[in-house]
Amino acid sequence: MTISEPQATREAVLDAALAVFTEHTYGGAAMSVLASRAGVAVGTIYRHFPSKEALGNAVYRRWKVQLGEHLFDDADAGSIRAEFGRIWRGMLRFAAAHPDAFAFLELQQHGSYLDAESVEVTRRIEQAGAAFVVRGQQTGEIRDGDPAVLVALVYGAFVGLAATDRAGAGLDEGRLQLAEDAVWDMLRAR
Amino acid sequence: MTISEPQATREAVLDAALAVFTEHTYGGAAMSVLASRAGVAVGTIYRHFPSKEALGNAVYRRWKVQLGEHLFDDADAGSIRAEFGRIWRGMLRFAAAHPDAFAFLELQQHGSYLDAESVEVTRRIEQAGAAFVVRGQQTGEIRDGDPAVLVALVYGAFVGLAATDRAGAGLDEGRLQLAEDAVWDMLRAR
Amino acid sequence: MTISEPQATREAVLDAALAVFTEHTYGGAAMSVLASRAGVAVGTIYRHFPSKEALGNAVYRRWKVQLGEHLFDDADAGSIRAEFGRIWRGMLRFAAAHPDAFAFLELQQHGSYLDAESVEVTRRIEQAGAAFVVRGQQTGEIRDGDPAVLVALVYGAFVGLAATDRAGAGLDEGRLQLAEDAVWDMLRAR
Amino acid sequence: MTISEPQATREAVLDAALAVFTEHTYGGAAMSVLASRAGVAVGTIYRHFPSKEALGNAVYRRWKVQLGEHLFDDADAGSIRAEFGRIWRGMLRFAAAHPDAFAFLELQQHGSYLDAESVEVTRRIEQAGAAFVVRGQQTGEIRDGDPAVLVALVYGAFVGLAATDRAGAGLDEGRLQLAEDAVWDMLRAR
DNA sequence: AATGAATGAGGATTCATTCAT
DNA sequence: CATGAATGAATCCTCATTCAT
Repeated sequence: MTISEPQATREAVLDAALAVFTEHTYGGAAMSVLASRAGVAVGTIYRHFPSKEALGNAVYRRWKVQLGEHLFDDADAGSIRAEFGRIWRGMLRFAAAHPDAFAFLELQQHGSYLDAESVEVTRRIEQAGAAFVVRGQQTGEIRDGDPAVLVALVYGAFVGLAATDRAGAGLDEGRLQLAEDAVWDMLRAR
Repeated sequence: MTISEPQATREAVLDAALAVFTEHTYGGAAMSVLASRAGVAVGTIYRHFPSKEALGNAVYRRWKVQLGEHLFDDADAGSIRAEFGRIWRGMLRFAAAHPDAFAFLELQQHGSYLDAESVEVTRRIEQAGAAFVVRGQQTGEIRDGDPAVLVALVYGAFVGLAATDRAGAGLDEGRLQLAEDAVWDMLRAR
Repeated sequence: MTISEPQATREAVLDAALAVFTEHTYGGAAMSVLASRAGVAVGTIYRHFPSKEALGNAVYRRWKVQLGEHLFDDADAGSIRAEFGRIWRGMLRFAAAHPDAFAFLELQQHGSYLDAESVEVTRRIEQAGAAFVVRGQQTGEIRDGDPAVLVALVYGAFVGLAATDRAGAGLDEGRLQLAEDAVWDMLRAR
Repeated sequence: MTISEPQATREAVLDAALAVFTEHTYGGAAMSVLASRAGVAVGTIYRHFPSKEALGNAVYRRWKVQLGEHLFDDADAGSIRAEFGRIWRGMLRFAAAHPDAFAFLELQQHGSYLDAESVEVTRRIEQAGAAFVVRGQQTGEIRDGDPAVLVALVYGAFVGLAATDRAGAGLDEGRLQLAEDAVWDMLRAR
């Protein structure tokens, strides 16, 4: 019943990796820097992850999955508009609670080191988004057309908004409301 | 009637740099790969650009400026909606004509190697976008609220759309019309 | 009872550096040559010294300090002439025991890579020499005049002598006695 | 009967080479820097000297020969002491008139790029010095012993003095007289 | 499990030299 | 004769990975 030390080390490495990758880019982050940030020796990292690439993928998946859970976890309650609000504010909450993680996910989106499983995680989220759009189209609340395009537009808009925020422009309540309204108008029928 | 050699070499290097940076990331691109792609020796690159960083900035600026010219060059003719259409299709034309360049600009947006002048070029384009939004707000055609937020949403949406396209999903006429209509609905008043 | 490894590696690198710097000049010595001479990989050198410059300074200081200890370590016993003999033969012993080190010190005397601390080490030795001269001037055994000039003449003469030796001319007992006598006559009053 | 342009270019290159070699070291001096200092193109240097090494040797010989002429040119007039004075002040005049050249000669003394002819020039000067010493020994004015050793001591002392001067300590009339007297006492019999 | 010294391939950059103009 | 763009081998340094302790 001892504290699971190895698990704790693994967590420490993942946390340090997120911070260092976000700060220096995956390619620009040295394992030694990462190790000292995690408070372990370089060799120790290799006990938990077979390579830098594997570590990068582990970080990516860990957070991409969490982002997905933030968006589509609970049952659909109420109207499509209400559901959109929940999704949108879920993204907002995630980006606010884990700005490093969100920035990392965007920056590494096209990281050449991402493996099939990581890509799959990404695809699942996009599909969940598309499923929501299709549902809305069936009720007539969301405009017709390729759901993938609409998902791309909405997610892109959100990323643009988050980038603005990261760049220093504070996002107050008014701006957040403006954004949500505008994006919903992009999505909704009519 | 020969082409001025040094200038031609410089162009070849800039072209190769765009291709290789887009393919491998700025950080992941080796100067030697870049050189052989350009058909010159490594040393030759350094006769034209003092460092990899300078080369990266030159590529960034060259295309960011061109993107800007695609968007806001000609006089504003007609309604705000028409102007929006021109800007949107300008982005579309640019992304279609120079997909590498567009991808590079997005990926390197936050490249830590970008210098003050490169950042300034970016800022100027964003300001031109904001100016357009303000004009539309004054005529009542564009919804009220912080222009920077609206610009971020629109540009983000476009980037998302372009990423989808790059990922393999073809963008036919219908999808393009859908995107333009949806984004305009995000922007317009009411 | 094993020898502490890292320390041993450090020593091996310092020794190899002295040999290679002396043979090829600081500027002309490639780190790769130095590494193989030390029997380690290039990267290993950089675990012990942050840069070639730092290594050069470490070698310089290591030996300059030793030279200083050879000259001025023990208490002054007997006359000024006896003390001069001790200093002179101290230099001789040092140059004979560590010909590489002595040659290196001379050649790199004005190395532009020497940092403040290295220059300080040099200055301390010159000051010890000047202090000896002043003492001799106070007892009337050494000629009057700027001690710095006299130190420069004596040390210069010694360097010239050592260079002759290195050039191949053997220095037998007779020649050494001649040199010591001559240099003392340069120094002494009257 | 035109002005011999090529000769003038050659001179300009030799002058620039002296300056740049002294400032940056033979090894540290780039041909391109040298070229722009001389006001010619890099390629032009190679019309006059087959390689950097040849240029280095040309500079070395040009000045070493001049130094020799400063020392031993005119007929021996008067006593050995007077002749010593002439030689010593000849060195002084040379070092004062061409400090760059003197520094260069010392620094490059052991330059591995010096070829046989350059070494021969050096040897001739040392021999002239030895011949003077022998003459003095025959008249009983200079102490007995290996002339090479005495020449090394005297020349070494002079180099030490010049180094002191270059290091910033001004050499006024008093100091110069002190040095000459002291060095003569090193040389003279008794 | 953890450590951290050692490795060496690989990267950015320099520079003597060549040669077409 | 002069030019200077081009070359590519060589340099310093970094960093993912291994392995003896």
